[in-house]
Amino acid sequence: MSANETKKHFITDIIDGHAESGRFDGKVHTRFPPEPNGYLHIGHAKSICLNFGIAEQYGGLCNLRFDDTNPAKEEQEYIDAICEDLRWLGYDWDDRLYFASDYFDQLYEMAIELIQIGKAYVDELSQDEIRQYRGTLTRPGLESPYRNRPVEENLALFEKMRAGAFKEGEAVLRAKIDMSSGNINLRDPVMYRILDAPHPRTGAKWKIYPMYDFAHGQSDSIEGITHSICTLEYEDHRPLYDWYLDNIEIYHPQQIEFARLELSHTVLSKRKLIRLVQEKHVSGWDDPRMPTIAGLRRRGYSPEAIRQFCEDTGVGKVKGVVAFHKLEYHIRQHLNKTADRVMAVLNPLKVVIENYPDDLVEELEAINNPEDESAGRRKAPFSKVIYIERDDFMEDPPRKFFRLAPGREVRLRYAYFITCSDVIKDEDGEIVELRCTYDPATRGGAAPDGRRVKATLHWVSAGQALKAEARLYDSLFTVEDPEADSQKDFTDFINPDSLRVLYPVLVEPSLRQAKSGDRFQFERLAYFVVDPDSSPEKLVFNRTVALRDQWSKARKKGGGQARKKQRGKR
RNA sequence: AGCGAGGUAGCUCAAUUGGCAGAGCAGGUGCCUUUGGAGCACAAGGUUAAAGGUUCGAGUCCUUUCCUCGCUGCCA
Repeated sequence: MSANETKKHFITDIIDGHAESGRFDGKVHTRFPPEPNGYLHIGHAKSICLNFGIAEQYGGLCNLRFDDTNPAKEEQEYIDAICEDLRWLGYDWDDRLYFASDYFDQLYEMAIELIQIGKAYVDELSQDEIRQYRGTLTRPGLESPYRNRPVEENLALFEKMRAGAFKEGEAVLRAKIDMSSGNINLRDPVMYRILDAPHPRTGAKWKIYPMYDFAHGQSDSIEGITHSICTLEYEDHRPLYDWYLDNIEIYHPQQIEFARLELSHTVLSKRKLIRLVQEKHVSGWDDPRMPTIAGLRRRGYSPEAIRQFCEDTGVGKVKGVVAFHKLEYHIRQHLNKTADRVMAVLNPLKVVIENYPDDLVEELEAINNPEDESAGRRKAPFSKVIYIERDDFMEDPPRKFFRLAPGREVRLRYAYFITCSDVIKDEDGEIVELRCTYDPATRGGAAPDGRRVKATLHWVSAGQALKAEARLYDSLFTVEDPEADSQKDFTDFINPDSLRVLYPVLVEPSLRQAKSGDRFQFERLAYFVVDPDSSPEKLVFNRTVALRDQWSKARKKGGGQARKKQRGKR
């Protein structure tokens, strides 16, 4: 990981301001507060990096707190998965694992306090009526007829709510603020509602549950959080956050809002992710095409790459969409430095080297990682019959195709120069085999006479290669923004070719011991990771990301040379 | 004009708080070669949303206009 350089942005400016004014005695204490109603995704990663990162940067602490105030949506499975993903990303909260539900008793007392000072009341308007009384964006709301009940009556009714004497929807506790506020969050917001659902942690103890707004600020306060960092949608909630803390008169952290991460070619809302899972567009939350942390992990992404990516995208208040290729850039960057190279042929074409001894198997030395000498070397077996990539041969090559063709000499990586002498086809004219000759003097891949070839091909030896399955993943969506078209559902843009399974592909025998999670570069092709489905009997590799491919880029641009366009004069 | 937030290169962000608008990514051109990868070099990219004002000097301060986003859950 890169050095701990101190990143400056508008949030650190605010924190530095507090340090100067002495508001928090120079302390920095943040928190990451997920609701356990889904899996963490790349957007959360940004918030995680920010909260844990800032704490680390200022020598402070960051808590993990589950915002579990709505038992109707929350599950233990999600709590466990979130903890696992957080650890995998490399963050540690020591013993500072908290739940908003830890504070239900205290929150209840605070609510009673607000009732006692005449700032909260039990409302028995129906949900519909409350909506009507709320007014609209441009029209002020109306006060509830229950708004001015005496304190004693409110106390008694709230106790009845707690005791389960009301059914869901029959009563709520509301803060008495201002029904004509331009900020709708201040139009007597609901503090407590009745929910008849077992809570993953408190079980059946409670019939009433605090709303987010009534729980979050006070939870921050109880934990001694200094800077409560959240996303932009909560800007309008800050006055309410402040109101509760000021009226309950407890320690007051600072809420700060930043623009959450948006990524192209995917969706990040939990509502949509959960649909992808439930409607079986993907195999699960950890499907390698999902933007979840679990999905990215299974896709082969590394924590380092994800953290670098989050760092790179910066922190601001401007909403924007980060291109998916930026994520790919960072994983390539990391894997280039760390992944062992290996030879694998996805689409095999048989090659017989006619002048090579029939039964000889040579062990040729190959470099594991040219970027990292300490990765060492390995042996790759070579013999008379090998396989190369079908794409690496063309019978009638166009101008810029430098790979193998009839009569042409190329290098087999770490092995020999070979020259194609014959092309064998079946009755349909399909190429089934190549005949080549090799130059024994070029062993290891270098020509003593200094002659050069324009291409180096990867290969595997037929007798020793292992059969494996390769899962080639592509973008889950065909468009940059699957949510842009209001006429269509985002699932209409699912890429039908987002997964292609290849079997068998041929990989070099050094991969026999590869374990789930091991990452490799299949030379000249892509980075791959061993999938959890993999077994010694049948290796399974997921393609993380392809290498940048200038040949296919050039090919797409079309013909090429006659295209010296005149460039530039505005 | 309900309230709030925001507009700097194609994208994501900087600009020492009023002092010559810069990076990364993407795109372009070229070099290199035991990965057509990686790497290296170079060039290009801007009326800082617009207009006016203050100032020796404005991306930054003031005024106005335009545009974008969030908010009318007993979700978070």
